[in-house]
Amino acid sequence: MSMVIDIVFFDESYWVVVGRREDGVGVSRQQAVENRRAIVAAAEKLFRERGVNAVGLAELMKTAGFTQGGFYNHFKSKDALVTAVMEKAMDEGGAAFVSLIESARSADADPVKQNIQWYLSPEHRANIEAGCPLSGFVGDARRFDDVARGSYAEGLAANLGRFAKIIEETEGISEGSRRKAITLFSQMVGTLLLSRAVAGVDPTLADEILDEGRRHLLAAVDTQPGIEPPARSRRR
Amino acid sequence: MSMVIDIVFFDESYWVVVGRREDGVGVSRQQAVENRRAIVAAAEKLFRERGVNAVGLAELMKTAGFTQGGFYNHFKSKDALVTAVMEKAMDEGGAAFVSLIESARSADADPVKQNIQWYLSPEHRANIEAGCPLSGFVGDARRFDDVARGSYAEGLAANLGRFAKIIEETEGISEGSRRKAITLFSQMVGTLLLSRAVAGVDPTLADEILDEGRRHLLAAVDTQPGIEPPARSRRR
DNA sequence: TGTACATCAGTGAACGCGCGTTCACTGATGTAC
DNA sequence: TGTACATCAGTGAACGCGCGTTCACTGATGTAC
Repeated sequence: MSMVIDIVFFDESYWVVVGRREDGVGVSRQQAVENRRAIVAAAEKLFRERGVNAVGLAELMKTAGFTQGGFYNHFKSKDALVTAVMEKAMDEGGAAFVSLIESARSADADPVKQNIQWYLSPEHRANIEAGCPLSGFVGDARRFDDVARGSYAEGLAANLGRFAKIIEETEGISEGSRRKAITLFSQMVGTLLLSRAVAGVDPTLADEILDEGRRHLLAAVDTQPGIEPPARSRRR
Repeated sequence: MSMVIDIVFFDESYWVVVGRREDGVGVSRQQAVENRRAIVAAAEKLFRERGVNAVGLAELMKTAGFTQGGFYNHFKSKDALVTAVMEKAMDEGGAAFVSLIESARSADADPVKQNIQWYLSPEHRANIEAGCPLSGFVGDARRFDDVARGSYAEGLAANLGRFAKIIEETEGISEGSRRKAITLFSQMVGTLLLSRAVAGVDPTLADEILDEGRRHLLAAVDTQPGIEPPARSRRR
């Protein structure tokens, strides 16, 4: 037999290797798993950009490098794909958060402030395809079916837990860390969403919102009532 | 001729009178304007609940009390309807804000706090059809066409301006009111959206987010750095 | 290790359906005189 | 005020199209012996 290796690029930092038989049939079990991954990856990108309803399965499968009919070898319906996309997005979002925090720590920077800096950067605002799924899907989540909405809620709960733990460790506080995580994260999401909503049509307003939110949040990390000074930061 | 008066109820507090000829033709110019209003009202409700793409024109026209073909007597395309919906939503959202502020003032309450109380109430969270359009459409606005996105951005800019003015008047400050309006409103939107996104599947988490955001924001009105004590509130 | 056969991830055409949009038609409204 | 006619907001059927889903088919992979 002979194989064809396709590298499907979504953009320069986001790609998937798709291997298939030249005649298109009889791929290995392992390759089938990879191909499924490629479909989910393409779907996540398209769903975030344009919304689930605006993306057809024919276009999706073509983007992922396959023909339309193969979809139902991997998913029992489009809803099942939405669920798979949510699960993947939440897993990867969690992993990205952990890795950002770790790299901030090893650079001896304040992880909470680093997180805010990244979250409210123009880069994150522009990169809806691979940015935080909690803000990427927050407007659509309500309209997904129960299973996908469950994944979203679990992802949010997990993220708030992780964020609270980081705040606790960074600032040396034992109380109020969850409350602080909720209020900080809510404002991060609101700022990013409002800025994104007008970025295409009123960039000045979009930047003002993003900059003001970032400034305010970085200050709030230190000054928010009931919060002691950071335990590990340069302020000691 | 004889007229039939239909009262189309969207819910008990939201309805439109639709008058039409019994035989369905030859309505007056004035009635045509009313009928157009009914179509936009039905569209706004359906678009907010389910998203623009998930609502077909046949269903929409039926909901508004008409047959499918009449749509194009009022709008040149579905996109044009989306634009009309955005303009209406932004106008009414602005009017609702002004009236809430005025009634707070005449009750000698702090208008900024009253606004936060209403915005982050379970009632507003549940009432996406007639709630604040800036949070209702924030996730979808990015995907609308240029004109509708322009309406959204104008509505946001106007709202921030109004909010800043109220903050200025209420708290007797001359500087930083716009910055405060932006940061308060961003957190209001973020809190409402996150709470809404999980309300159907994890009500406990949804309530925690809403309650915590409200508590934090009400405190922030008084304590946020650089803000003097209220000029017109009971604290004087 | 070799043979026989079931499995299953592909292909690509086809299905019915609902979409946005167009059309011919209707007849009271609105206007001109 | 009355008559003649153009206007236009309705109706309801039809258009082509793309949707999600199904299907028959293919043949290497994977398994049983």
